[in-house]
Amino acid sequence: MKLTKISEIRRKELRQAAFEVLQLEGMAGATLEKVAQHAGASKGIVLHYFRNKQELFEHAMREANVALREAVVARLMLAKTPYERLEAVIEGNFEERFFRPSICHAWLSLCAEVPREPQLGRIQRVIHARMRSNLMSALKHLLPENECQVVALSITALIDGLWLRLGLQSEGLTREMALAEMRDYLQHRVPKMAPSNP
Amino acid sequence: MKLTKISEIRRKELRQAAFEVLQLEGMAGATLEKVAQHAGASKGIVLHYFRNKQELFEHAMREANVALREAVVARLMLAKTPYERLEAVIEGNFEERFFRPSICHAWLSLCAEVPREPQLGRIQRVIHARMRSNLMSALKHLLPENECQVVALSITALIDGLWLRLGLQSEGLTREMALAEMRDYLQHRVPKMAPSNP
Amino acid sequence: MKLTKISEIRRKELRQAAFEVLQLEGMAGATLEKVAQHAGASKGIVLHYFRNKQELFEHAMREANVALREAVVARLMLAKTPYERLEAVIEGNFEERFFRPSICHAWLSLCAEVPREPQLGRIQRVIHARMRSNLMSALKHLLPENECQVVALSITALIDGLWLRLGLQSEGLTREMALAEMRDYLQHRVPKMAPSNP
Amino acid sequence: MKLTKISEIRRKELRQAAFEVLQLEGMAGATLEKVAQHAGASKGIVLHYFRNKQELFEHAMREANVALREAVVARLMLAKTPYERLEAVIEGNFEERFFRPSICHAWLSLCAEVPREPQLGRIQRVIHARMRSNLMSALKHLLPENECQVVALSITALIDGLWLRLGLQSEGLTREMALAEMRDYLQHRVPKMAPSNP
DNA sequence: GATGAATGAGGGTTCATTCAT
DNA sequence: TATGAATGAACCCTCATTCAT
Repeated sequence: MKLTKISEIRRKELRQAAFEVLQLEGMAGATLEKVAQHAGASKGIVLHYFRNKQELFEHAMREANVALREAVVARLMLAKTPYERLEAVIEGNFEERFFRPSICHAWLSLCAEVPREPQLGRIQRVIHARMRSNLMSALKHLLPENECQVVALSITALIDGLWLRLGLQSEGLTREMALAEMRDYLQHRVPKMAPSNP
Repeated sequence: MKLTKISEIRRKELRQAAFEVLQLEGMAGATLEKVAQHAGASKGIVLHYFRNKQELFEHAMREANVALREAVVARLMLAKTPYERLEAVIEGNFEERFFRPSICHAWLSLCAEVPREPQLGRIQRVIHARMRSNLMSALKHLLPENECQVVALSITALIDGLWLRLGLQSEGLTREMALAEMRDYLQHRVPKMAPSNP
Repeated sequence: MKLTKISEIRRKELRQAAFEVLQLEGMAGATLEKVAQHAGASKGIVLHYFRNKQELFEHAMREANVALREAVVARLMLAKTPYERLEAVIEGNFEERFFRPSICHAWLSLCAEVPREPQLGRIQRVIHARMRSNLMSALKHLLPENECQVVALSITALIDGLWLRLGLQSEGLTREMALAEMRDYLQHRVPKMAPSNP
Repeated sequence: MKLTKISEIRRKELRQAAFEVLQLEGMAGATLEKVAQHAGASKGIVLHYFRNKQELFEHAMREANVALREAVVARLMLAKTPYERLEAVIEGNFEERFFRPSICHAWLSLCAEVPREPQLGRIQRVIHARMRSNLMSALKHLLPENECQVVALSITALIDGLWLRLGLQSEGLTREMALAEMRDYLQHRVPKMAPSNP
């Protein structure tokens, strides 16, 4: 999917610049000036492509989400068993290039705006719904129906909680520790094979 | 611990007002003017009692933390067994008066500032350390030593993840659902009794 | 007078679009972008045909003036007596398609710029001079020479005053009321026939 | 009526500064910076006393109107006969300190904003209503009832038309010429004495 | 001829902070 | 102690204008 028009190229550049500035400065510190500078452009051009700051960061959030989604999808396509699909979702969410303090921090900044920016809220909800749907489609082969919901929510909450901790950089959390946490949970809560139906 | 001096009363009022405004408006929208208004005071007085905005919200965070801590401590004192202490920590963190969207949102706003405000980071780290220590002191009676760390981190991550979700208000999460999640985790991961030492 | 060259057609479109936007948005709100949009063209093209914004609105004013002049001229050509010529001038100025709130408002916006835009001032002066000349050439047959100036100025002031009121849309002024005003004035101030020369 | 609080003094200064800048620069050119400068203050203070630019100029318009009203009222109080009251209204509107090109220009700028600023429109309507009421209360003693409305509107239209012309500074209109116009109108349209009731 | 990318200046507005009273 | 006047910096955003294609 090539971006033919220059406008789409610029828009992508600016979305990415916005997300990068977000990592460094948080939402309050992420001024249009800094985003423009980061993209090597003038301040005016930013609002030439995005109606306002809010729209810019909305697209930045969407872009970051797409990257995350693609990482998960790529792994899902290689997964053969339901359990492997669970692992795919989890490992996609902890890929090295995403699971970094600065990126977690950027997400945190976006999430903090959700209650006052309905657009961001909508994106957030889409992200959660997708994660849940991915988990459910795997879990329903591994657990009795009435447990799937609870376990799915636990997994997403664990992931979010670990991301939050990385964003806060407390306790020197590393990617390996996070993955160990997830594995420990799966091991104790989700059987590797579907229950034999008598 | 009575607040004898009038100045201490004012400070407390302002700390609380700050936290309330944070719930309503997030960090960016929490101006000194609004905090003053919320406390029924003039704008000037806020910086009479706190050196600057940052210091005010630092104290607001500390104050909110104290309330949470006291809720946990009160429950801990009633707990008799290690497992009950685990439950005390968890239930304290999900007490009805704290586990509300607006309050989760306020915490989220504060957390989003942590990477750029060392003082907030310090408070955050204290909170995490206390939670972990509380959990560890209970877990070490219930689990082999090498599993305690992992489980403690899982519990805190779960709690944080559920708070985050409440702050984002996605999926209509309720207090009951959150507690059910926690119980499900404990049930599958932590035995109610200490392992018999052979 | 056909507009042969395509460029002249475009210029005319843009002049008219400019005047229409002026009616809707006033001078401050009349951006080049909106004018272009209104003409179904791109923003760049506007300054391709007009050196700058000022020149565009100068031409818009001229164009609107031409339309008004033609309305008056058409009526003047049908008038046979001096008094009928007076009426022609007046009725031309209150023709239904011109005497509308939005158009009066556009003129008002242009007039407000006159003190700072010499070009607009020049056009304004031409308009006034023509009106005065039209009135004088009729009045000199109906009134003693020394009264003509005063009456001509009264008539133009009345017309302008009524336009202004329509632009402000206060008092629900209608075309009929305005014409009644003018007729009342003429009736009491200007005899229908030339004074008999003894 | 002394302005006790410093805030009221500042507000008055700023209102007047705003009106003065309006005279020099028109509405578009009347930036808050210039108003502040003109009042010898900082830009920030302007919005400390007025919520926004619109509110500032609304108050400026009101202030200018009050001055005009007081001039008329002062003359009205000295008038003994209905005809003198007519003259009072007219002469008040052409007082030397008001009937100046720059002031007419300022009013013109305000009027041009009326269609897009309901607040200004409201003030404008009050001004018109007062003028009309003043005229009517005098005219009803001098003219048959059915003519009063028309004459009152003619007078206000004449006044406005003459002000407009002064604002545009076309034809070298002077105060004396304007007054001569008004006198000429009255002379031919309004009898100096009440009609004798048979 | 026509488009729209790009710039940069400037405006309104918000706010933390300082100060005089 | 308490108020609110005053400042100045910074931000978002708008727009006329220029240019490359």
